[in-house]
Amino acid sequence: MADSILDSLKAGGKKLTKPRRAILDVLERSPLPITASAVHGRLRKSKSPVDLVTVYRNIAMLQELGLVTPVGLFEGQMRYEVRYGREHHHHIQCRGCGRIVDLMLCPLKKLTALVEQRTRFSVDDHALEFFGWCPQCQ
Amino acid sequence: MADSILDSLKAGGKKLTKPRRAILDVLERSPLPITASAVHGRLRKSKSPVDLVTVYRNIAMLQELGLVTPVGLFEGQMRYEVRYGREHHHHIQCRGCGRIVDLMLCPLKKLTALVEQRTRFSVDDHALEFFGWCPQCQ
DNA sequence: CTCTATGCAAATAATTTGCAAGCAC
DNA sequence: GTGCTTGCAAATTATTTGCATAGAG
Repeated sequence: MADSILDSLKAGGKKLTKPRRAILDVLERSPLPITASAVHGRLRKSKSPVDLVTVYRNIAMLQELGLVTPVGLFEGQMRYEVRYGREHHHHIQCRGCGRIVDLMLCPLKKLTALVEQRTRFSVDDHALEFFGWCPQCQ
Repeated sequence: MADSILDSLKAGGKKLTKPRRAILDVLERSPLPITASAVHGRLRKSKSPVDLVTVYRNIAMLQELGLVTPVGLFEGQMRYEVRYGREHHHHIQCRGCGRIVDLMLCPLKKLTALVEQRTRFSVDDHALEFFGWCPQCQ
């Protein structure tokens, strides 16, 4: 597991428990945003199952530390994605099969400045998702 | 109520009932994305209250007809916004007070073409929201 | 040892579904 | 009349909270 995480956890007074390690492991291995329930599902079959509540609590904590970002795709449940060691990016989801694909781009650097100027908000994050039909479902 | 809506409803074989009219009215009057529960709340006090279930069912139907768009702001509940007669736009929300402000801009025309080219998806929609701190909460 | 973290049970909250009765067309 | 709609009750699903116990530092 990346040192940066261990440092962030330590800085936040968090302990590195076995369930936590397992949850972080699943999140790190997931190349795409994953739901709490799916994290739980992956661990369910493992040698050290973790309670779903623990998954939720850990994800919340990781969000507070800025290590994980929520990704909303209008599915009725939230997805989460590791932030550390990954480039900022966005997603596109197929309306047919639900497949999610990473989009390694972000067109919003300049726009953010414009938004701040117009609204006087101080912008610290944004969410951008695309929707459509993948080649197979078209 | 706009003719375009009446036409869309008719085209979809939908009837114009009193509860439906009331729900559409609240949605039309709302300048910002509103939750199903809030729509219900507004009607609760009116002379013709409408069941929350009816609100959900109507919003679902209006989404299917493309008359209403969902807006996800990571609040644990969805918001919805009328699409007809309004210009396509996005939103920014304050992390402090939760205030939502319309952003009458969309930088994604060109980007959508690039995304389609890269992913071979056919893109039909996108969601973009900004988050930060409003002048009062900074 | 002390304080955070976990599991289990239970509570909330949002949204959906089933069904009989009501109303638009 | 016929078929879409509604209200009410109940079910689902997602997420949160309380509390006693377990485990990391």
